[in-house]
Amino acid sequence: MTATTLHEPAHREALWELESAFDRGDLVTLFGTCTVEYDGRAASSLGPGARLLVLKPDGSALVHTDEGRTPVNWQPPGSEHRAAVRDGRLRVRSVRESPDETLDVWFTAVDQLAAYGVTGGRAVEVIGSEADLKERVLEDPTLVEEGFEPLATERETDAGPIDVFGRDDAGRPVVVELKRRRVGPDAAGQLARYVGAVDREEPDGTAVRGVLLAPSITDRARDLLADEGLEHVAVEPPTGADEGGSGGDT
Amino acid sequence: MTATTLHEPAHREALWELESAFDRGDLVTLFGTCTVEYDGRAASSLGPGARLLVLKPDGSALVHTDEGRTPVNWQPPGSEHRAAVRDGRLRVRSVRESPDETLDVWFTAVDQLAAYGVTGGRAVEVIGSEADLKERVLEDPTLVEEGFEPLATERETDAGPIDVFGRDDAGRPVVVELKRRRVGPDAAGQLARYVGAVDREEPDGTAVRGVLLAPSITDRARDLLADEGLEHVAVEPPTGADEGGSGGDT
DNA sequence: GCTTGGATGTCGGAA
DNA sequence: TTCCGACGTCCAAGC
Repeated sequence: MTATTLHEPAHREALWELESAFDRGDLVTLFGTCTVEYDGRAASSLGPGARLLVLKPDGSALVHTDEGRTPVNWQPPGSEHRAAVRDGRLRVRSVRESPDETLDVWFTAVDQLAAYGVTGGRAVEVIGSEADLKERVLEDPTLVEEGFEPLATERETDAGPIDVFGRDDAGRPVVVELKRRRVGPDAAGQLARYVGAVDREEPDGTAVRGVLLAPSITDRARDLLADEGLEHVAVEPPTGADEGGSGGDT
Repeated sequence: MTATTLHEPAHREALWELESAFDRGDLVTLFGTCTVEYDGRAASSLGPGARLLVLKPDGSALVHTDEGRTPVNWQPPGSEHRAAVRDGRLRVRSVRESPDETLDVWFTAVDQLAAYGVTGGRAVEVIGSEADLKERVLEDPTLVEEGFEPLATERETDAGPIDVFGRDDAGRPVVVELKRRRVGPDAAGQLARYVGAVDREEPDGTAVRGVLLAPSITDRARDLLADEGLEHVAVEPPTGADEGGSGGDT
């Protein structure tokens, strides 16, 4: 695997290496002292400091400080990286269009530049998403309640697709909204919109029930559900220890 | 500035350097072939491939592939990094509690390890946030409508804080929800909840108006507003070119 | 391209 | 700590 490294390169050296790394489609990291300017959906300015700049061949750019999971500045995939020397500083610019956004990283000093030849590995597989919760409900509808019969998933309504639609043992339509973790007012509102939409679609006076299936619920959300005549049903939160199930083709 | 680099280190070498880098509070990057296992709020598994691992002294861990702004796996700040050699592989483990989460990165080969001595630089300042929009409205209430009089910001209700609360020229209470960009159904629902809360608080039959102040609105959201008897008022979206304004104390 | 809703969202503020 | 909403959210899927 290719890994080119420059220690404390002069700006010109860094520039040449950057340009060839961009050509090769390498993943590049730059560590050094820099300021950062962003202008686009918002605008921001970042004073001088030591930071790690990551430039990906897909156009992503990340500026990381020594703190935080989130980059302090960035550019999304699809951007284009360029480098130049201006005013005695190394400027790395990442630009994208629609929306027009520009990220400029101005290095006064580069401590290290590394270029890595990368080829994509396998994709990540995540367990415990909302999709997994849906599987569980379809396999065991009593998670919603005894006698619940699922009829459709992603059933379309005016308000958007319903996670699981079915009927209870009395034949009443039930809208089930799934959430993989503790829910707040937004989820209650979402369920209310779906129930309202189905209500309008079935104007024969049939009462439509709404069930929010989630591990737990905040007080405010509970009040909202009560106001709307909707229900919360607790479900075991997804644990990583969950079996993915046999026959799990993608 | 300190920048230690190891090229294709043996696992033991990498291990020693990692441990001293953790002690020094360095920012560490590792590039090499690895698999990744995560278990916590969800669980995930990532097959072998070339990736960049970033370990921050605040406990953050990021696993980046050659694509995407978002790390393929990560651990938030507050986690603890440890390294070990097991089964002929280098294991970098990052653990946090509440919630219990573990990230394991198993390197079969390390191409490069770098440790950087970092001290935080100046903070970033972002222009064009929702707070800026609120400033604009307070400076020029006619953005909402002619005769609108702001009375309070962040006014508390059962449903949460209202961005701007005021009265129209007829003395009717107005709930204003601000959004810095195009809004969807969620924002309409949010406004509806606030208006409902104020309605209940003022049970003297006064009609409470609700205004969603945003650059634009989706069709579905518009329908929702109409159903609820609420209004959308268009406002110029914030541009990065906006003047921060004089007297801008924090 | 726009819209919609999920996410191991993350982050910050307030109670 | 939990709750709540903003975010340059990012991201994929559907249209």
